[in-house]
Amino acid sequence: MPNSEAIYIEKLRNSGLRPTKQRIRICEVLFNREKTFHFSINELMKIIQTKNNQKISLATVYNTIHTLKKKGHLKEINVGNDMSYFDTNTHSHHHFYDNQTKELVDINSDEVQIKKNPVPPNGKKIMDIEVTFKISKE
Amino acid sequence: MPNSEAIYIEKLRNSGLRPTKQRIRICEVLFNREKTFHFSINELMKIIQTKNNQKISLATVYNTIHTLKKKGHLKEINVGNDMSYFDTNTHSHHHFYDNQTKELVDINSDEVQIKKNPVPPNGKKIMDIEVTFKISKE
DNA sequence: AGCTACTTTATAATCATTCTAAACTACTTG
DNA sequence: CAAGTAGTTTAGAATGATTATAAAGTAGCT
Repeated sequence: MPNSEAIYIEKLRNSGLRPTKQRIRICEVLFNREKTFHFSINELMKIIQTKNNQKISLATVYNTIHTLKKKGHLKEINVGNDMSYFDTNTHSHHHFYDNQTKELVDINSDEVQIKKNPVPPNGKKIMDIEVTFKISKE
Repeated sequence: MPNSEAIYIEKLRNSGLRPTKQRIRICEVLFNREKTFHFSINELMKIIQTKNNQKISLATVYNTIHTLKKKGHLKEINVGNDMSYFDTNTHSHHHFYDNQTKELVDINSDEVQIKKNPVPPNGKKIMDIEVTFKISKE
């Protein structure tokens, strides 16, 4: 196994979270992967239920994902306004979003370059730039 | 009056929509303005109710806004995932979004320039580019 | 071993949005 | 103009994602 429980326990501890069974299990689903992972809570629930380990309640999944997001281990992506998507890739990067298939694809940050940034309103600072390329069948 | 009912009636007719009292009233709220207008359905409802004309039902407002969007008279903006925002500016342009105040501000399209576009996945075409600059207090 | 604060859980509650089916109305045709 | 029909509006119910609640469970400390 490339990533053992120990790593997630550390990760959780570093964020001031108790490494409970449930959190460790969720971390495994999220982070024990080759590629970065995009998901909705609903999709994540299904995966967790399939990996027939013990059931984790919906509320716990919501809590854990939001906590991980707050601690900077996940990024929330705003796309359709029906539900939230999350991304294990927390580095600055952008997305293709296919409105038909509702699929989200990462774009390497070096594939997009913004030449000119707007000046933010008075007293405000730009915290993040999110570019979404809406795509559809040719 | 800079924009009379007649204009909205034409606008609706051109989109194949019957110019009903309700639709005309909604068009007045949306388009009879100096600046472009950003709104959530909730905010729009409040404005309509305040302009004490006869009440328009929530379902009608949803229907009308979605129809206007489908016909290209409004743009939907994806920002927080809690609710939809719409914009009467349908030209290509971008936004500041203040996560604290939940305010949305237009950015003139000439204030942002994207130097390098990513190559879309096979068989797909880029239909739209949406850039959101998340801002907060300095 | 026992305490305390943090977690999990099932369930109920909330909130935006969509659906439904009945009443209504714009427009066409005779 | 009368009447039909297809498009609209409406109130209220239904849905679905998310959040709140409050009781039971657990981690980590002493």
